[in-house]
Amino acid sequence: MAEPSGAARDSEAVSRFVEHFAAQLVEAGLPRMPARVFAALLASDTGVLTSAELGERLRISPAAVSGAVRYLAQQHMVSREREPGSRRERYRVHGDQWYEALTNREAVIRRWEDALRQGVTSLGENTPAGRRLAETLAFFEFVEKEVEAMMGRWRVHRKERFG
Amino acid sequence: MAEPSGAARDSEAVSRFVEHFAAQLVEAGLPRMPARVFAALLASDTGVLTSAELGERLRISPAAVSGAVRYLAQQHMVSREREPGSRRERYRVHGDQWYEALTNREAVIRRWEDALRQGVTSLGENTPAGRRLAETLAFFEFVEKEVEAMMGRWRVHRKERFG
DNA sequence: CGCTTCCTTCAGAAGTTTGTGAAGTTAAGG
DNA sequence: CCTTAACTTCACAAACTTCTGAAGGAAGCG
Repeated sequence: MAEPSGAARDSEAVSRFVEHFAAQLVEAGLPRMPARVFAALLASDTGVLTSAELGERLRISPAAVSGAVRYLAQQHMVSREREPGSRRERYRVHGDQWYEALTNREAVIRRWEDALRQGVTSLGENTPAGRRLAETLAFFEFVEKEVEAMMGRWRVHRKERFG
Repeated sequence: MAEPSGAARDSEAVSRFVEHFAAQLVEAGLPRMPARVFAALLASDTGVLTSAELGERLRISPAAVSGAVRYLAQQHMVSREREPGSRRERYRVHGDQWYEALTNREAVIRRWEDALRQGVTSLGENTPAGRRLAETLAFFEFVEKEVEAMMGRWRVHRKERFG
């Protein structure tokens, strides 16, 4: 290596960031391994890592990588690509795609709305509780619309600032 | 009772809603007991229940109520009040206060931002990874501002529609 | 077509979280 | 000031998650 100590220092700095940021994500509700894998991808140069690289950097088994990646893919926080002509799979964090996923808790909100709607119906929309549920429902419907608009503004803002 | 079967049907309907809605909240990351307690409060007539009432409706021990309520109070999703001249504590879901708390993940976002800022610094703002982190950071800063504005619009909207 | 590489799935061990009963604390009421 | 009601805290038991090692596929390469 040309700069062994420099490289070592860097990879240690990366590791510190990875673990620290992952810890924050965990505190916000993300499972531990997905959080670590995600942070590792975020902190990688290209935003792409293979399963083996992830396992090595995080010191976890292939099985753990596999589970974490499946979780993240389901949440649309990473995408999986097959390197053509290789058995290696590559996992990518799409720079701008992942925080869209963050705000696209759409499926979750939909289910909340459904549950609330049923509640309003079954408790009666003129009962005090029914009215409370209806207001909550209205709030989510409002947020759903607003978030969509907000993401539009972000895309503009982003283009201006980052190209 | 004047309408035994009617009352029974109602409380069963309430219970069904409570458990169903709580399940959705759990799926979104809320711990089980806090979710159930919260749903029970939402579905109550006045939005206020005592510890004993919660324990009875949800069939859980006082200890479980205590733990759940502490959690919810920390998240500002309910507030606790002392009934004057009584040993009873009353827990209230504030109609409009709680979803403000939902969007006030402020503390969480702050910590994410801090971690990202450190990451940008320690990885170098001109490295590819540093730039990726910087963009993510910018996104959160953007969202933080936008959400504040959105909540302002909601309050207006809410007043128009619900008084 | 078989070998090799890489990933996934599965069963089980380890570790966490969660909820309870019991003891403890606070404060009203006599 | 003692009693009693209401909630909290603590230690432990039960339940659920999570991670690993081992076995099982798929897919390139010779």
